[in-house]
Amino acid sequence: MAEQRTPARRRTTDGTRTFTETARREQITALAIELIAAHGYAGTSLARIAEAANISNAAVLYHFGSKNAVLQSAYDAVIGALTDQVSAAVGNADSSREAIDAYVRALAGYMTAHPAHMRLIVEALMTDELGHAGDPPPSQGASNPPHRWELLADLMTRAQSEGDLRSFDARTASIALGGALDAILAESLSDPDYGVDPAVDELLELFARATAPTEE
Amino acid sequence: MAEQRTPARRRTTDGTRTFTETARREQITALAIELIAAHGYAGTSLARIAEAANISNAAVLYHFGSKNAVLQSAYDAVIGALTDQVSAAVGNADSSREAIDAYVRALAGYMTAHPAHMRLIVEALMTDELGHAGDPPPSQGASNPPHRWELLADLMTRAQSEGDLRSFDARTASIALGGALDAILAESLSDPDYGVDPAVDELLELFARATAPTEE
DNA sequence: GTCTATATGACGATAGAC
DNA sequence: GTCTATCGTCATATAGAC
Repeated sequence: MAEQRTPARRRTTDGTRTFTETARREQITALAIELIAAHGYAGTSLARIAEAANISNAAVLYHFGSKNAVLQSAYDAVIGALTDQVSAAVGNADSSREAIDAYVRALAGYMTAHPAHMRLIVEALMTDELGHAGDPPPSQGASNPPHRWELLADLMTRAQSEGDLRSFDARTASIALGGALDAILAESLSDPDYGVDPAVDELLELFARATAPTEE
Repeated sequence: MAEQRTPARRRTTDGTRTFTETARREQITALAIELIAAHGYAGTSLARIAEAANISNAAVLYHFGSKNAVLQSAYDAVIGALTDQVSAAVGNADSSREAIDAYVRALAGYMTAHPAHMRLIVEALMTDELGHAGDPPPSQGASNPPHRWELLADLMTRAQSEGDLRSFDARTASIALGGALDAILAESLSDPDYGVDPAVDELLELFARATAPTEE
C-alpha cells in the first residue's frame, strides 16, 4: 500500500539536466504557495497549479509524484525560510529577556514581509494542529513540533532564572504571547490599515508590564 | 442567479406535521456540528451527514435545500448559543472592568463545555475571516461582524474612562487578549491535560498587571 | 521531458417512483 | 416524506503517444 512509485526521480545519467528540473520544481513550489495563500489548502487543485504554471495537469505530476508532494514542498519552503530568520534573530540577542522581544519582532517581520507565507502557515496549522485527525489530510509528515511556542517558553523560563522576569507559568504566558501575536497578524491581513509595527510595540509593552520583576 | 428554489418549505396544510420536520432539522444540524468539528468544513460531505443520520443523501437535501444550508444551520446554532451565554455574562457584570473578566471567562467556559462547537467556530473563522475571499466558500452570509473583538475593545475603552484601566490602545489590547485566549483554548484541544481554568486565571492576572492604572 | 487522452471516483444536486 | 437512480462536474492520477 505504501511504495510511492518513485516520485519525480528522473535524475539524468548525464550531468547537467538537473538544472531545469530544479528550476521547474521551484517555480511550481512558488506558485503553489501563492495559490494556497489565495484559495486555501482545499481550494488548491492540481489543475489550478498547472494553469498558473502554464503547463498541463500531468506535467505537474511528473515533477512531483502527487498533489500532496506539491503542497508538502510549499509548506517546507515556507517553514524553512521562517525558521532560519527567526532563529537567527534569537541567536543574535544578548540575553534571554531580549531574545523574547527579538523572537516576536522577527516573527512579525517575516509575516508582514511575506503575507502569502503567513496565509499558508495559518492554513497548515489549522488543518492539522487543531482537529480532524486522520481524514483526507495533506499530512505534513508526522514530525511536526509538538508545541508551537516551546522555544518561547524556554526563553521565558531562562529569563526568569536570570532574574529578568518575575515568576509566572511560562507555558501559559508563551501560549498567550504567541496567540496574541497571531491575532495581531491576522488582523493585519483583514485590515491592511492596521499597523503591525505599533501593535507589536504595544504588545511587547503590555508583556513587559505583565512580567516585570517586582522592584524592591 | 439567486432564487433559492424554496429550501425545505414543505409546510403542511394541516397543523401538526411541522413537529417531525423540526426534529429532523435539529437532528441533522446537531450531527453536522459534530462532523464539522471532527473532519473540518471541507471534509464534511452530504454523504457523511446522511450516513450519520441513517438516512439517504437525498433526504438531507429534502430538509435543507443545499449542503451550504446545512452548514449554515450548524454555524447559526453554535453562534447563537455562544452569543447568548457570553452576552448574559457581560450583562451581569457590575462594571466595565469586571465585564472584561466575565467576557473572557464566559467564552472559555462555553468553549470547554462544548469542544465540538469550538472546533466549528475555529473552522468557520479560518475559512472566511482570514483570506480566500470569493472562491468555493460556505459563505456564512455577508453580515458577519467586521471585527471579532469589538465588544472587548468597547469594554476596555469604557473601563479606561472610568479610571479602572491605564491608558493604552484598546484595539490592540483587545485583539491581543482575545488571541491569547484563543491560543489557550486551542492548546487545550491538542493537549487534554492542559487545564483551561488555571490558564485563564493566569491570563487575566497578566492582563491585570499589564493594564493596571498607575498608582500614585 | 511534456503532452493528449483517459480511468476512476467523490462530490452536490435533481427527477421521479413509492 | 423518504427512497432509488442518475446526471454533470470536478478531483487526482495513470498510460502511452510524441
